[in-house]
Amino acid sequence: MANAVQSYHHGDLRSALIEAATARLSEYGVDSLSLRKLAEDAGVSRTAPYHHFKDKSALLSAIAAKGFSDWHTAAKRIFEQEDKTPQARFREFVHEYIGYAADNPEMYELMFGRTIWQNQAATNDLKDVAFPCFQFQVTMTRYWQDKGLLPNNQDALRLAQVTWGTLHGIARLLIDGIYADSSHIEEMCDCAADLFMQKQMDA
Amino acid sequence: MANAVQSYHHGDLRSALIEAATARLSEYGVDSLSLRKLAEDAGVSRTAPYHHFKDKSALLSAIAAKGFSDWHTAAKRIFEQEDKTPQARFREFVHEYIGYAADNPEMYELMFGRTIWQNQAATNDLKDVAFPCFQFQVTMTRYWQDKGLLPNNQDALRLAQVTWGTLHGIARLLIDGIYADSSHIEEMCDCAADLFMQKQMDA
DNA sequence: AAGGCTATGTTGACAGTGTCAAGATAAAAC
DNA sequence: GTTTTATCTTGACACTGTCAACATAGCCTT
Repeated sequence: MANAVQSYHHGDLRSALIEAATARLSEYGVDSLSLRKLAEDAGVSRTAPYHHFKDKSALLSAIAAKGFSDWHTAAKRIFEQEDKTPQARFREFVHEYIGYAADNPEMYELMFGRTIWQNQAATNDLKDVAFPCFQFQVTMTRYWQDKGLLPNNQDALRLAQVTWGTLHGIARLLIDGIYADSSHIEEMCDCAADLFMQKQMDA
Repeated sequence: MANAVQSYHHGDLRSALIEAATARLSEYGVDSLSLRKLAEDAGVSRTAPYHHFKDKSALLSAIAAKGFSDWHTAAKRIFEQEDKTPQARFREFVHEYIGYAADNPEMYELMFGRTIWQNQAATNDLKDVAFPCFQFQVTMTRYWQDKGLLPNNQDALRLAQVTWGTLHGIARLLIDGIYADSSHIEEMCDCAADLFMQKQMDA
């Protein structure tokens, strides 16, 4: 980036675009993300990006794909800590999920927002990374059901949809500025975790 | 609308804009909502709307305000059915909430999405209608706690945030196209309701 | 009733946006 | 060394929100 020599061919424009876009995304949000600005930042003309991405949506998908990959790794790390009880890991997962969203609001918005998913705009590349990530949520749910943490009388898929829905909903209400006061995030996480595990803890 | 005579002054442009925008919103989504098109539809020049709304965001806020007002009314109607048990009303509320979102996805997106709430873009008029609507969620939660439907060992505000978060999250995952298969909505609603009431039902 | 104020409407203009088409250049393949 | 292919360029189009300056018409006051 620093020693970029001005030549006709950029060399690795694709990576440069993704990198610049990711940086700009975190700082200014997805709305202020324009292909033209990105191209200019990369020292390239307006339409150059079109040789690497079908359209703007494809660029966004590529960024989101990286996000899913990272999150999947993080989730697995939490889930597979063998030195902690399943209960502790569950609680930690809830906190980490909301924490990730709160710390990377624009990335979260991109990954789980309509921009990408609506109108079948999602790339196949994106789906290949995102679906296993969604699937992992079901896997974890089934495990927690087996361990007696979550109710066993519910279909795992259904239950996963609801628990994930809860985390997603809280995350979005925080990110989108409806829960303006973000000072009670931890309490909300604990409340959610308690709610899911209530019967099991009392029994 | 039909007998609109072409005169210099429209007569009731404000209402006409809101009406046209609401219709266009439901059909084509918030993204394809442009002030210029709306103005054209109303038979008026591009900048005429600016005499009735500070900017585009203000128009959207006005539309959302109507949505909140309507939803608040609907919620109260469900909550105050005295011929049904609190439990039945709770379950019905869950279904109605998700149902409203699924039936009016673009309106829901507008009401509870970042477009309006981020960056303090929300009008005071909007807040005046929306906040009581949010508050009502807490009121209901407290009532259901009193009736022993929801756990009593949780702070009402916190619990309201989590239960609403769940509904919101499911709604958004459906609307945004992540839960692509919307054929199991009712089951998801029941699963969520069961989850919240699990201890109380067993006890 | 005459004049002025104000609400509301108009055109013109500017700075943006995504994206297509057609041509230029360099690197890679034959 | 020539041809193909990947990459990058400029030009253009149709949009967008919004500001400034001007025009019209209805209302309010005198």
